[in-house]
Amino acid sequence: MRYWLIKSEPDVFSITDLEKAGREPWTGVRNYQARNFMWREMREGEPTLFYHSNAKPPGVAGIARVAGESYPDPTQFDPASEYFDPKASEDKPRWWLVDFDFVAAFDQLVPLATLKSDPHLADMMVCRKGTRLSITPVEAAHFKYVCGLAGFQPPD
DNA sequence: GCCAACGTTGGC
DNA sequence: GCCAACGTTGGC
Repeated sequence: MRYWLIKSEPDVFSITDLEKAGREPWTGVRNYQARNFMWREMREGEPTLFYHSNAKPPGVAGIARVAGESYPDPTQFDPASEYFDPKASEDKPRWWLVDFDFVAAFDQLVPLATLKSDPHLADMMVCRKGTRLSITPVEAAHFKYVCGLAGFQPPD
C-alpha cells in the first residue's frame, strides 16, 4: 500500500467539488513524472492527500483514494480541450490518468506553513522548496501524521 | 506582482 | 547531445 499527494487549485477544483462529484478523473496532467505515478504506480484504494495549491492559505484539505486502474486521458484526443495534445493518438496515448474517489474533507485545512514548521515532516516532498510536481508519493508515516494534525482518523 | 525552481523547446 | 531561451508552477 502506497500513499500519495495530489495538488489542485481550489478555484478550479476543490475538495468540496470532489465531495459533490464523488469521483473525478484526474485530467490534464502534462508532466511525465506525475503521469508515470498515475500510469504505472498507483493502485486501487491507495489513500491520497488532497492539497489546495494557489490558495490562501495553501495546504492539505482532505483525503481522496485511487479509484482504479489508469487509462488514457481523453482530453489529449479532444481538439476543443485546452489539454489537447496533437502528438498523442488513440493508438499511442501519451497521457494516462486515474480517477479519485472522495474520502473526507478535513474540518480544518492543514496549512503548508504548519507542515513546513513541523520537524516530523521535514523531508516530506511538498515541504521542500521548489517542488512543483503536482503528484507526489507520501510516506505512510507522513500521511498518518498529517491526518493526525487534522484530527482525522486515517483509513487503513 | 515578484521570483525561484525547473521542465520543455529548439537551434546548433 | 548541449544549452540558452522561454514558459509554468506556486509560494510569498
